[in-house]
Amino acid sequence: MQEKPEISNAEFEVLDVLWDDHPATSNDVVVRLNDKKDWHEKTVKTLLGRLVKKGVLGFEKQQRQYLYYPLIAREDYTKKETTNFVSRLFKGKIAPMVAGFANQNSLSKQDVSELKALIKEWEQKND
Amino acid sequence: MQEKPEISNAEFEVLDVLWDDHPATSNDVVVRLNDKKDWHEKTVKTLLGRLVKKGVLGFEKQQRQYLYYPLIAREDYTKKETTNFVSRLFKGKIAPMVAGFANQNSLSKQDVSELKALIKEWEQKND
DNA sequence: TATGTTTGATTACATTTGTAGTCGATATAT
DNA sequence: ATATATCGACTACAAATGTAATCAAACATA
Repeated sequence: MQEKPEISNAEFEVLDVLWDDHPATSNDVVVRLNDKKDWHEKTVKTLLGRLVKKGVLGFEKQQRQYLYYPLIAREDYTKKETTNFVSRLFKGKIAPMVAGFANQNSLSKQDVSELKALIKEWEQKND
Repeated sequence: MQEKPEISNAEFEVLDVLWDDHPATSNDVVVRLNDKKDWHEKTVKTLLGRLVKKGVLGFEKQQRQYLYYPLIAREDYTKKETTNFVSRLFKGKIAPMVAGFANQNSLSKQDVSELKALIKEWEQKND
């Protein structure tokens, strides 16, 4: 039905805490967001509602409250967004993006070994 | 002055062609965008104006027309956006983002060799 | 039971964004 | 010189977004 569930920045934050742990009541979400964001409870409720309307969240009633949960997987979302991002900003080429990142942030030894592992895996698959 | 020049998607397209080649008149931009986008000339002009107001573009008058040019470098912008993106979607870890990308798109042999080159460079610098 | 509390639903409202249209001044063509 | 095309400035306007407040129903409390 919904083609592209456009998720706004604020909505994303809400979705993010639900990805971390769900189902959760709106209040759970409010509480967990308090760490990161300084949002009014009403604001969070609004965002939850919008995400439901967009088909991004589902819920079940538990007595009078709702238990919310994501309808889309974090991995699916991040993969799609990443493809999009790389295509828009880097003409679809991943290496320049990594280069820019590495040049702006410091790569940890672990980052590098993870990247090497990825490459090794790729090479085993394609040769 | 302007803290974070929030650049919208549509605005980005305009900025993008100016990064490719500048300075350029509004009409140059309109023409070059015709390939990609199906935007009315007036729309493009509006976007140019908004980018100027946001401090993202500058211009010089050439007789009656303006010659626009970017005030921020593509590299600076993409680096910042990338850091942001990776931090939001991947808790700041680059490897998972590359993994997701690789898993969604096909990495070319060249992508891989570029990544390897990056890593080699990193290793030479940090050991 | 009367009252305050909590929940989701609905409404609010300024700002940003997408997507142009109008206007006044200038440049160009006849 | 006059009509017209063009340019940037300003205006328009609906949808999305950020950020809540209000309202009605259900609960909990005194």
